[in-house]
Amino acid sequence: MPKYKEYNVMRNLFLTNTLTKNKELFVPVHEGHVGMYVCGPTVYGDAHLGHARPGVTYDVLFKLLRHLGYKVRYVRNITDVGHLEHDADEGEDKISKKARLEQLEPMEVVQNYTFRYHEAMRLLNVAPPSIEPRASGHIIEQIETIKKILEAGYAYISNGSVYFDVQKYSEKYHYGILSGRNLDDTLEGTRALDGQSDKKAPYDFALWKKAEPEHIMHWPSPWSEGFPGWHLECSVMGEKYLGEEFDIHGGGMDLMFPHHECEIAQNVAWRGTRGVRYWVHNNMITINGQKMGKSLGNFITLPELFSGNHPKLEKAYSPMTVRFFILQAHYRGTLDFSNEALQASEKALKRVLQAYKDLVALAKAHGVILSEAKDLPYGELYSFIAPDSCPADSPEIKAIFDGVYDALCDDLNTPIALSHIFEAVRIINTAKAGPSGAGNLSEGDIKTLLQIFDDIVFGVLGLKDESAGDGGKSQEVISGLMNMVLEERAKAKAAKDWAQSDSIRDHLKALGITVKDTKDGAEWTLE
RNA sequence: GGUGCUUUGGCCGAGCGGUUAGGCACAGGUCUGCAAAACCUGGGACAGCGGUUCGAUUCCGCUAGGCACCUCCA
Repeated sequence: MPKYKEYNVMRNLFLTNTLTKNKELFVPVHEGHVGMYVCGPTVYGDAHLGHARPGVTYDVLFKLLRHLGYKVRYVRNITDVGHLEHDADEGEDKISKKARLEQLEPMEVVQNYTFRYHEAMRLLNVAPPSIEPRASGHIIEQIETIKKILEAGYAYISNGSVYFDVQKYSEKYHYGILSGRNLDDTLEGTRALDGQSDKKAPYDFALWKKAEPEHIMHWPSPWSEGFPGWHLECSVMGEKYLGEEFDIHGGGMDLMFPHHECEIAQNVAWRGTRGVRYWVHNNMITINGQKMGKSLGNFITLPELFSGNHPKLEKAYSPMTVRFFILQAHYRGTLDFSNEALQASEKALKRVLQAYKDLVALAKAHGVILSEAKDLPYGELYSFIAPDSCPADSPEIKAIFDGVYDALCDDLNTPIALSHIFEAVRIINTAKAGPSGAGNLSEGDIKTLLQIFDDIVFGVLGLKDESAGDGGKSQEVISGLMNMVLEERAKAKAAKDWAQSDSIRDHLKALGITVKDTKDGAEWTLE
């Protein structure tokens, strides 16, 4: 296996490249630096569970790359110019339609849903990208690019709109290189939509679209008052912020064709390069085996998921439960939503977080020096010990350490990484129950375990203890009160007054506090 | 119709030509006043039919089911 060791990059990373359909060793264009572009949301409605998948997936990739030592520029766009709709609302874009219905300015809708999207991502502990460009802020760049494509001869003007000439492009290049189809395939199922008579061929796509009178989002251009085609924005903004040739482009599999295919065609037509080295695509979240999506009307929004306010939800699921749920499947496979699956994730996550608390207590009890608090705001680079050195003494723990990194570096295999984490959980629980309180764990073992949690569980996988968030004083008070109550209960128990001790326990249970009696006394957990 | 993917135990979900995925659920045990937690043990799976192979859940073919894209979509 080749070893890529530049710029302190400590592990080889392999990614499945949709362009070649192979798992490839990741080698960046510029040593030590990574440029990554991911298609963000169209902000015309609340983000749903499906949006959480790329959010979390590329967040993990972003954090892993940084953890491995790369300097990463992560660009994720906001589409606020709207796409054409295919039905009766043809010619009117999604955003302006919504605006009309709600009597709002289009930018008001954009602002609102952008904010809500950010909030949902924040709750999911998804770090903000380095740059979050908006399509509406790059109209000029898009117009300039259209000019270049026209000059190159791969586009034509028709009735105020500009279309990409796929036929012409195909004479020299392969339109369909990414999605693995040829022109005939593309033609095969293409519907003859009304009002497309401006195009020379059905598979041509718009670079600039003349706005109909009722269309309220439009900009001046050399061809008409209108708006840019959807595929153009990603080509243009990717190039602007990451250069003509950059490393990674991510997005949902449903965007592979035509969106990403068109991006490649545009890039080749105007800058002579496909523009992207590694195409990474996440699969869909399904519900009853079917893709969850706006157009199918079978989606659950993230706010609904977090509040439990949806007929398909048996209860509310916390953002971290959702994140864990996504992490338990590989990003390239579909993931099926069900209450049962979410609840399984919820319990599993709880077990991991409890093990970490026990580990910290265990480390303190044994005088293992903890690294300074890593309570950094999301998106900050956490400190880390080199992923290629492990201070553990126990071969079992070394195996976990390596297993976790091997899994993550093998095309982001988070489910395997988690399976190793559960091995660590088992070891911690066993050690805790052991006679000395730490079993056979050495200082190096404990440090390694702590590091795995800090760097991987919390750092790269981005999980966190949501209950620990509200901080300081109230926690202190609750803790004091709980000690008092449990002391009373201990007295009752000592007097074998079971009625009293059970009554206290039941009352606490009703408040969401679970009491566990151990041989060292009572423990409690909230919620 | 075209193209591609997929089918794993009660559920979710990895993986691989021969060796335990993991989680949740379930059963038994240890611990315990009871309970919870934890730990130990356990059962059960690779859609069906053929083929390649010393050996296939893993490769190939066929059959059946499911899905995605071809139109906005994460």
